[in-house]
Amino acid sequence: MDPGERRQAVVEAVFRVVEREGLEQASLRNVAAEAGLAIGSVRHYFDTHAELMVFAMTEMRDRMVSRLMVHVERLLDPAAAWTPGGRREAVADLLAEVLPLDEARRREAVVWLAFVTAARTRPELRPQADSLYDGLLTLATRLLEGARRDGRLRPGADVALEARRLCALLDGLTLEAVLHPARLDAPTLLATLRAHLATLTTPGGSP
Amino acid sequence: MDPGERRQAVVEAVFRVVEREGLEQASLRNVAAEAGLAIGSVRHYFDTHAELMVFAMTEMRDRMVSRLMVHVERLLDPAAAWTPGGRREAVADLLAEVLPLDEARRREAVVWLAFVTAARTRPELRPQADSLYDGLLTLATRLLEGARRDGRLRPGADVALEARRLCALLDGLTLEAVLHPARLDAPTLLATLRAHLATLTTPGGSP
DNA sequence: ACCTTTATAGCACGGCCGTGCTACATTCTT
DNA sequence: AAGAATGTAGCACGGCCGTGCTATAAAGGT
Repeated sequence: MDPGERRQAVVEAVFRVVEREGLEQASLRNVAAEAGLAIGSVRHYFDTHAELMVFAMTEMRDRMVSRLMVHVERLLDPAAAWTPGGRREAVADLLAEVLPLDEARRREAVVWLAFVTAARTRPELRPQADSLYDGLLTLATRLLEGARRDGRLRPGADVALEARRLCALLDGLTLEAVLHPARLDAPTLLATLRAHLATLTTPGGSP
Repeated sequence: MDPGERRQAVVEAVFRVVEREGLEQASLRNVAAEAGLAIGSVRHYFDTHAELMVFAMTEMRDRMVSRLMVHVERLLDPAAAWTPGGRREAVADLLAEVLPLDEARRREAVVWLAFVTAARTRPELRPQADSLYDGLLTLATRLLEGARRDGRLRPGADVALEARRLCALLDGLTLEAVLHPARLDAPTLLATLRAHLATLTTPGGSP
């Protein structure tokens, strides 16, 4: 098996353990068992436990980023002829991609929350945690700047402040959906995001 | 020393360890050392480690609730003659109490985040976690209903949806302030909350 | 005075942890 | 075919963990 694939398989095992039992249970032993490998085999690909955790968190971040990039590139495509309403929809779809709207994204959000909270007391994870927050903040800022350029942004809005407010809403919704899935289902999440975006933009229809 | 005080002192030690090194380091040994006690002494007051954690989380919740209750009772005081603008301010102050605006509240928020995320995989902590979320949600709902009664709420607003949106913003701001204190200082937190409240209410001045 | 209850302290066991190290098998290179 | 490199597996050590249990001291009630 390709070394890269093995590492991916181990990381998948990490994600499953974290989702099922929490990050503190993601020991080398538990991860190896979950991956169907011996503990020594895992250590052949990752020298230390910390290295495995950093790699897993980086992988989680990369997957989130690349998922968002698909939407971003669609928005930046110069060949696409966007109507104002279409752009509005595309931005909403992009931001909805951050929310745990299906089981796959919910699992990713669980892992995200576990790692970023762990990063508070684990220096080796801090760079990834900061990168995740900074990435979301600059994405929100860019989107709002674009909206302002196109006249879709509500006049008088402070872009920097609104970007932070949007990030807080997304992070808060994700946190609550992860911790209280029975109280925040997918339609509710989406409706909340759309209501927020409606207050940010000029009153404009969908067309 | 009074048994109640001893338990409080141990809980304080738990909070300090959690803040400094994370919940996973809050072992009986570490907590006892932090409290200046022998491990057996701690166990005299708390039979098991799980019992100590549940008690500490309950204590954290009770403190948050009682801090908010001061503001709530002030709002409900029938003897107080409220101007619309005064109510607006009082509600903003109440909600600001949730945010980690000073060192004391930041420490409490760190502990909050540690416990509610841990509750996802620890059944014995779930009741407290759910109670915290439900409490905040019903508080937000009541406040918005009150605002609607007084005509301070923006017409056409969906109270249930706006309550959820407000909770998400508060939780998101708290999460981000805990994880990225350098990027979200107290004035920024306050400005974000006030901007959100401004979009929720009718355009009304401070008087 | 005595005795029961409460408080404080610590030992010892089994269990899980990360990791240094070695052993064996497989694959690749030459 | 021989040897090097790589993958897989597991043992063993020291460390921290929760907890059952015992020992000693202090307090309180009678």
